[in-house]
Order: sequence, then structure tokens, then C-alpha cells
Amino acid sequence: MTKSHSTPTFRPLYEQIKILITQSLVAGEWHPGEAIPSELELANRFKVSQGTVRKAIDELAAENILIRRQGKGTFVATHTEEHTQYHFLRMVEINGKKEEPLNEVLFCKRIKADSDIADRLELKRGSPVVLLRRLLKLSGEPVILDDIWLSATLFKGLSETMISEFDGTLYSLYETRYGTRIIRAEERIQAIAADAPTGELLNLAAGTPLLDIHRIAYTYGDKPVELRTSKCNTRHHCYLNELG
Amino acid sequence: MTKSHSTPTFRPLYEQIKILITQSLVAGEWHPGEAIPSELELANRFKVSQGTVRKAIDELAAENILIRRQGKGTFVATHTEEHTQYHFLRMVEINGKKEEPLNEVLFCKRIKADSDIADRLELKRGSPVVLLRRLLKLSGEPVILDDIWLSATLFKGLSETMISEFDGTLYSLYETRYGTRIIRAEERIQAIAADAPTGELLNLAAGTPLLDIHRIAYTYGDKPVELRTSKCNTRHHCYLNELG
DNA sequence: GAGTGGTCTAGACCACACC
DNA sequence: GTGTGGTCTAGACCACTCC
Repeated sequence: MTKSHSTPTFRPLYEQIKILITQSLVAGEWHPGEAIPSELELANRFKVSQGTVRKAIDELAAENILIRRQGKGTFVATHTEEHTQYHFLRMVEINGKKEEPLNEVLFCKRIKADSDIADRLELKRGSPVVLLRRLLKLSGEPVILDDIWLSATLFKGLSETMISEFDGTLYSLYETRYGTRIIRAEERIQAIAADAPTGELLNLAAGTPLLDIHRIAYTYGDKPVELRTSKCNTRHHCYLNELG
Repeated sequence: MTKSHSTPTFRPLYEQIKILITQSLVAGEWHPGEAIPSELELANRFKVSQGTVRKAIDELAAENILIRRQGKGTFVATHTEEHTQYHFLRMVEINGKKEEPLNEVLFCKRIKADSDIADRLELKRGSPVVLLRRLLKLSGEPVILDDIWLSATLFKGLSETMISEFDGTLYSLYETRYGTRIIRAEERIQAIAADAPTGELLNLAAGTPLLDIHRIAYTYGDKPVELRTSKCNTRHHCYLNELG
């Protein structure tokens, strides 16, 4: 590790360390849920002080990419654990309580990406994609209807039975079965009226106002890997958001 | 500053410094937009090392309470500046562009808090509150209808003309006129159908689906100071949210 | 040049988990 | 006890801003 201090394009050392650590994550050197080497080991490997490694890890922890546990080590974040598993689920009961969702897959089929889907997933037009439709039930009531698009190349062999038999969230499946960890997402929300088929699936009259959420989810390096539209019944639930 | 290391209730020094700095902010020792003393000065004042002050300020900066500017100093964050002024406005054009909103106050009157409003604002039932209704126009079109509740004691003398004559956002007015800085907020979003009067104000047919957003906004120390419901037309705009 | 925040280091010691 | 992350310190030097 060479310091680039006082060069024209100044990059702090700890940012370079961040990049190196991220590269190891992308390369799969450490898998979700596993411990990465201790700060001292990484400091030796990269030939920097512990404090510099520390700052790099601090930032990755702030981005929910790593998780620090005092006395135990630093771990690759995962959607599998209790605490983080519904990190991306914003729909809660109106009183604010998070409910364990029940997942029902309606279908899972292969299609060709139209230009819009291809653009957003950064694929070539006509590339094979998986289109997955599912219903999420909260407190026994169908609340969220999801349509999900994924690259069929990246998620080879994804099927209805595979999802149904998997114990955990979809993002947990992505990372355990395909090594793709979702680290952030962007959502655009609008209000729409339920059309007849959507109303039927959500057990609502056609015309009922729904939240229509368009999500793009990204893995390491801001690579988009999942497209999703969610239609949400807000009769007994709401989208909860913290602004800081 | 005494170290509480090795006491049964362990609190890191930098957290104590954070609290002291926050107290000075609440007390109005430094006003929004002003510089606070340098790290070295604060270190001397609190009898700790610069590094400890640094960590405290780092966290306050991460919470958007302070703003660091290399070579210039550390400043109290404000809603007045270009960069931060629409920090809490999530409605954007569908393509993602933030539009400068145009503010039209419909009324501003004194009422008594019912038990619900009083609870949420942590006031006594029947306390005087200001109810403010306004319309926000984005790209010339009425998009957001806000009803806003504030303690009339805290925001004494708030009036329609005062708001109309003020050059800046509402949160900027709160902090420059009343010394109350909003630091975070919580929003709950549902989809509803426009009723007739709302439809008229937003220039829509009754029954059109709208976003219905309930916001509670907090100042230092998690004290709720503003209640707000927004009805949003999502014909050409959407609520944009980053999940991390 | 002086003053500010930003980076990096080295070392001491504390808190926590596991054995 | 050993090893891990967490805190605190002191000091050197860099980058940026303003004079």
C-alpha cells in the first residue's frame, strides 16, 4: 500500500482500503455472514496502521456492508439474520409494528427483456430475464403484490419451487444461492387505482387507491440487479420512512 | 471532563462531548449557519484530546446537525442554504428532477389541540396550536396540499403574511424566526382517493388516487414540533426514497 | 503564513466474547 | 487468558481557505 498523499489526485488511504475490501467481497473471498480478518491482520496485509483499516471498516459498517461485533470480529452483512432480514421492507401496520410477511409465489417465468427493463438492469435488449410475481400477506391479509425482474443469466435456475422451499426472504435467497448481496435500493412511489386483476389478488374493489412502488435494487459497486414494482393496499398498513 | 471509563455505566467520552455540544445548540450558544469553535478550542474547553472532539463532531455531522468545511470550520447546519434547503422534500418529477416549489398559503389560524394532535406534539389537550394550510406547486402545477400543526406557544405570532413575506422554506423560517431547527422526521404514507374539496384545490377529479403522508418532525433531543399531513398528486411526480 | 479540518500513525488501555 | 473490536491520546503532516 503506497500513500498517495500530495499527489495531484489525492485519495485518502482508507478509501483505497475500502475499495480493496469491497473487491474481496465482490470476488467472494468472504461470504455473507462470515467474519473477515481482524483489523490487525488487515493492517498487516495492506501495510497500513490499524487506525486506517478501522476508518475504512467504519464506513463500510455505516453503509450496512459490514457488521462489527465487539469481542467477536467484523462480519459480512447479510439479509439472513433476524435483525437485518426485513431491512428493505417498509410496509408496516399503521401503528408502526412490523409484521412477519407470508410469501406466496404466483408465477416465475422466463421472458425477453424489453428495452425499458433492459436499460434499467443494464442488460442488452432481448436478454433473458426472470419475471416473478408474488403476493405478500401481512397479518393474514394480502397487502403487497410484487412483480420482480431479474437477469436470468445471473439468477440461473430460479424457480417457483426453489423460492417456495427456501426459508427466508428473497434477498436472503439471492445471497445464499447466487452470491449476490443487495446493499441499497431506490424507490419511486405513486398513488394509483387498482385495476380489476390487481383488485382481485389483493381482495379489493377495482378502483381502490394503492401505493405503486418502483424499486431498483443494487449490489456492490452500484450494479442494478433487481427491478420491482409493488402494489400495496394501505387499508391497514402504511409505508414508513425516516427522514434524517 | 472526567473519564467514566471502567465505571459500571460506561459512556464513551465522545458521547458525553456530543451531549455537551448538543446542549450548547439547544441553548442557542451557536445559531444555525454560524461556525462553532475549532476542534482544538473545544478540546481545550472540554479537557479532552482533539481526536475525541473530532469523533463527537463526526457523528453530529453524520446526523446532519453540524457541517464540516475543510479549511473554514464546523458550522451549525441550516435549512437556509442552497444545498440543504429541500432536504425534507421527497416529491420530485418522475424523471427524478427536483423542482423549485412555489408556496401558496391558504390560511393560518389558531385552534385548540384535540387529544390526538396534543398527544403527538406532546402538549396538553386544548393547548393553542396553529393550523396552517398551504399549497405547493411544482413546475407550475398544484401538487402538494399541506395541513400543518404547530404549538402556538412555540411559534408565537406566526401568520399568513409572515410566511408569504419570508424568502425561503418553512423549516428555514422556523429556525431563523423561532430558533427551532428541524433535524429529522418520520413519515407514514398511504394511498387515498381525493375528496371533493381536495380535488378542487389540486385541480383533480374527486376520487383520484393521492399519496397521503403523515409527518412528525423533530428538533434537537427528539422533541416533536411539527405535525403535517400532505396530499400529493402523483400524476407527474413521485415520492423518491433511498433505502440503504 | 496562519488557522482550520483531514489523514495517518503508534501506543496504551478498556469492554466484550469465548475458552 | 487470549483475541477481538472500542476508546483515548499525542504528534506529525497534508489539504484547503483566507489574508
